[in-house]
Amino acid sequence: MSLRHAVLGLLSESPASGYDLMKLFNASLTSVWPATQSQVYGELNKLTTAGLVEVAAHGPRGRKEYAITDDGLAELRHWLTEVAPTGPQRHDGLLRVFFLGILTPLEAQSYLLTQAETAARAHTAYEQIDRTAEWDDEMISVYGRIALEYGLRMSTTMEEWARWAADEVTSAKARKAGELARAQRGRERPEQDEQPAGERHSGD
Amino acid sequence: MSLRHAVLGLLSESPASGYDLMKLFNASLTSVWPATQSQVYGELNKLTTAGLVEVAAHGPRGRKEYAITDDGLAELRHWLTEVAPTGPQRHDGLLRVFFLGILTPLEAQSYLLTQAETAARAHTAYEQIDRTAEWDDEMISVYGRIALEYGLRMSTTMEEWARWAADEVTSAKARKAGELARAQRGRERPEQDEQPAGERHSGD
DNA sequence: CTTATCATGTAATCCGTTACATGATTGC
DNA sequence: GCAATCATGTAACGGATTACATGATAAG
Repeated sequence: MSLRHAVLGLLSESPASGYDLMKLFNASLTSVWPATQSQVYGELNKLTTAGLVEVAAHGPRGRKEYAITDDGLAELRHWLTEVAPTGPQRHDGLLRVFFLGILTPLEAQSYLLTQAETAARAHTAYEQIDRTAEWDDEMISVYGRIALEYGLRMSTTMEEWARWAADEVTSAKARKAGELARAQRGRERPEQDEQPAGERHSGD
Repeated sequence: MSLRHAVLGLLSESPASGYDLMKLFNASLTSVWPATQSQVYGELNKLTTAGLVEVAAHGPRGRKEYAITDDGLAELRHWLTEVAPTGPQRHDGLLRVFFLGILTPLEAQSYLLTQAETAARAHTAYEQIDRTAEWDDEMISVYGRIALEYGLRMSTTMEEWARWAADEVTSAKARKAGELARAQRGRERPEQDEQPAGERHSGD
């Protein structure tokens, strides 16, 4: 139910039209709560019916400027203080990690290093925003800066983790090669030292 | 479209029934790709129609044991190697941060410190898993360990960030109080005692 | 024989995505 | 006049959530 609260939150800063809100979503909330135009207009109508926002002014081209109501502000406060956040839920990049075992170690490493680069690029983008934005001492921007810092720290951790993980794959490969060598020495029917591409791991 | 790939991924490790898969989802994939029972059973039927999995055996109580097909494995490999991950998209905990300005600084701090505690508890839970799980040297568990490390590192970063953020709120409050005092005195008198614990790292 | 577990499914509803449709006003 | 921008909406589709429905079998 958080699209509703994202809209209420933006309107708590200043009145805006659906069109304005879309710009705000794309400018500042893309990475935490993306929304499409359909969604925003639909939600504004629902919020109006529920009495949490109201049309404060009509402008040219059928523009409707929405403002948050007292009920809306109460709902926003309630959400901020009483409703427990759930945290990020789905992460398809990490989901893939669980299944990297079906790839060759080299392919798996390549995947992890790509992840590292993606994180590094994200970090650079956040730094860019940090430099570009004017961080005046207003309360509003204190929290904007805090959210940005989250992005900066998370992308750093992500990159470090991915590089470490790629390295772990190397170590594991080495360990496995060692085991194979030992097994070869111990038995009479040695196998090839490289596994082609179709090796299954059903022997557990 | 990643539910499909989560199911394929689990079936690539061993054949399983829908019931088994649900246990696996709840045991190991809850935090990266949660799925409900309806979804899993529905997806298995779709996957069977698409020829990516097949019913390998029938058991008691109408149990259907599914196995991944060659086409399914090819699809899984394709997804792992060719399809770019999108990363986590929605984060309602961070979304709230953007709107903490409508709360009092104390309420905002309380929110951030609760986030820190949640992260700390998550970290402890991951450590518990780390200690409990048997990390044999199989390839499968290499990647399980890597995914767990992600959780460990991210929860640490999250906790540190939240504590830092709570601190920032204090500094901002202090700055604002300072401004008010200066405005009251009505004269210019620059002071240098502020900024208690605010170590910056993106040196500007 | 009764309960817990195993096992599969359907229906309703909501949320999110993509695409389509339409029109008013401003600036050149 | 024409293009860019401003501005709002609807329709179709698929994914996710919740609730409901049903029954078989193993264990006590």
